[in-house]
Amino acid sequence: MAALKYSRQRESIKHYLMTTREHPTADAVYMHVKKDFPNISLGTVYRNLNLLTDIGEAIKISTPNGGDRFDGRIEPHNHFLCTKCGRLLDLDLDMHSIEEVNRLAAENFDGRITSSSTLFYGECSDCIKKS
Amino acid sequence: MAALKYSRQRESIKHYLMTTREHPTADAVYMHVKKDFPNISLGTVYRNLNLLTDIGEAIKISTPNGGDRFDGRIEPHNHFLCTKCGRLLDLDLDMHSIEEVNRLAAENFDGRITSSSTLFYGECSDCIKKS
DNA sequence: CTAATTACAGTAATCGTTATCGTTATTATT
DNA sequence: AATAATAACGATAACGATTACTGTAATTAG
Repeated sequence: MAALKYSRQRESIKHYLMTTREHPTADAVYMHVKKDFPNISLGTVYRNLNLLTDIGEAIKISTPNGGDRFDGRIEPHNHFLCTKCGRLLDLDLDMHSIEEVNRLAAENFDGRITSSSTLFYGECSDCIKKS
Repeated sequence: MAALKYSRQRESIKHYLMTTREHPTADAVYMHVKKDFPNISLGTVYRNLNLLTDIGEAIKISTPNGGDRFDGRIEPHNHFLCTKCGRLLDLDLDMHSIEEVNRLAAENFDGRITSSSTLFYGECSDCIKKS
């Protein structure tokens, strides 16, 4: 039940997620779509971000500090968190590597592994330059 | 400055983290140490968990749902989150594999990678049995 | 075109976590 | 061992992120 019904707000949120290279927080998404929908509610943003995540059209990324980040790139990939400036960046391993990691993990694990996500830590190039 | 001063509460928290195989939330740690320190405060638990994390004697793990988890195992290792029951389990890859993943990642990434943590998703053996 | 239902905006509530503050425990000094 | 200095405590308030509620508006079905 509960058929999905079109909404311009959700479309706008999805479009932003799919076109930005940032990994925005819910609040950052809110700020952005506010330009097109000046009186959109933050609750609407959260509801739709979770909805998109549930139906597999977005990904939610949790990091050790700050709120969750959202990503419109749904194919398996990894992320890098700069421990200096806090920026979250994409970090791509080729598909074969990801599958290989999952396979290695499955070897000694008693359960079914369907996916994985690696979070790398370190210093981004910008922060290295500054120091 | 701010020399670290011994406290029985912190010792108890650390001992629990080091002996349990669970990956407890702050609240779960609180419930446990309450047995020995009936009027310990939740704030004290948080303060010490963060302190232990800061000085490298514990690890904080963020997952897409619920609060952060804490782990007294500080050597690099990975985790598995069961998407059915929500349990967080250890998942060990041998050290060589972890280093290999970091090396592969560094190859095409413009920055310095110091560590990584992979979160695997799937169904744990208990949940597979039940279905 | 009307009815049914989902989504909305606005707001209150909740949850996890951090900060504040006066008191207690630990450590350093005499 | 007594005292002084200071870090840690317990209690509670404050906070930020997220979710739940409610009456209204938009979308879809008949």
